Amino acid sequence: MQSVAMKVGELAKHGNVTAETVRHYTREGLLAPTRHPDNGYQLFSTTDLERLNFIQRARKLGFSVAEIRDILAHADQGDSPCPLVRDLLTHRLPQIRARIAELEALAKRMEQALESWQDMPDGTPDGHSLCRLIESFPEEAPCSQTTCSHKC
Amino acid sequence: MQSVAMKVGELAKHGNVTAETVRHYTREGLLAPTRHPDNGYQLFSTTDLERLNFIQRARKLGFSVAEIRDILAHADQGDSPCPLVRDLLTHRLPQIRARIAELEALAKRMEQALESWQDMPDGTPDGHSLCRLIESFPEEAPCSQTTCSHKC
DNA sequence: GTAAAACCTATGGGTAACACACAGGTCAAG
DNA sequence: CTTGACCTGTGTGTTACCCATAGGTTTTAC
Repeated sequence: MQSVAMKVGELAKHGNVTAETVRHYTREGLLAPTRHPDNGYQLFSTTDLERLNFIQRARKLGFSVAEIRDILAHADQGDSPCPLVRDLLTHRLPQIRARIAELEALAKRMEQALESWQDMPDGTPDGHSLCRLIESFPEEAPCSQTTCSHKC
Repeated sequence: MQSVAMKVGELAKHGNVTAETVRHYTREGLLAPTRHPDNGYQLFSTTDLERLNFIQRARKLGFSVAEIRDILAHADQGDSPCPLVRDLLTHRLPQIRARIAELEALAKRMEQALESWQDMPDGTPDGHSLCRLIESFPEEAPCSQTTCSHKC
């Protein structure tokens, strides 16, 4: 007979995450452990382990914890979460692509800057210039969206 | 004679950012406005506007607000921040490249998932499956670093 | 048999770069 | 003199956890 009830650390080990992560998912409502009547420890079943593995897969697909909570809630109610899943992924993908494009533009700016700085002196800041390296960098780019937004 | 002292909103307009952003930079020590003796309003000079433009350029190059604060502090002490600037950028660039690679791997996983789901039915969750779409996705990938880290 | 190591609990704070809401003071215009 | 637009400070929310604290529990070693 296998262990049928795991404590936080045990579930964490089996799921290859930290105990903190397990607690986090529990706080966020993705896992719902029972309690040991004597000491109040959280008890997880093998179903919870499957759930944890599911969460890991979903995270790897780019779903947020909140989205996974919704997906699991659907499934728990007997509804198929699959349409939701398809929908979320379809909407997320172009955002990821946009983020990649942003970062690539950033990397290009950084490379171009480093390159053009090769033959520039370091210079001491005077009243008008703080660091000519940075000040030599073009400003423009009217769309403030495409700069360094941290949105994904 | 040009306006020589601007309020938060005015500086924000000239710098093409929100007033909140100006306040944020001020809180973080990147800007040091004087105060109107009568009403306590923050007063910014044209030097602050140059500083704000400098910040915008640096942000576009991928520097964090904290890094820019350090750069500005160096410059304010008369030291050339340029070596620091070169150093920061040189270290940041490979991180950005790594982040791009991560996101591209994610995008590929998403595309592959959507593609392979084309001909899968939606199915209702039973005792063992929550959403076969996600569960059909391979787990492995022993390196937990390369999954969906949000580090940049 | 007991003491230390290892684990559990709950709570609260930190991360990055702002956005937003609130309560109240200030100022220009009608 | 009352709007409306702006200012002030403070505090909260975002994301997915990580870490610290203080104290209870369980396991292990001597």
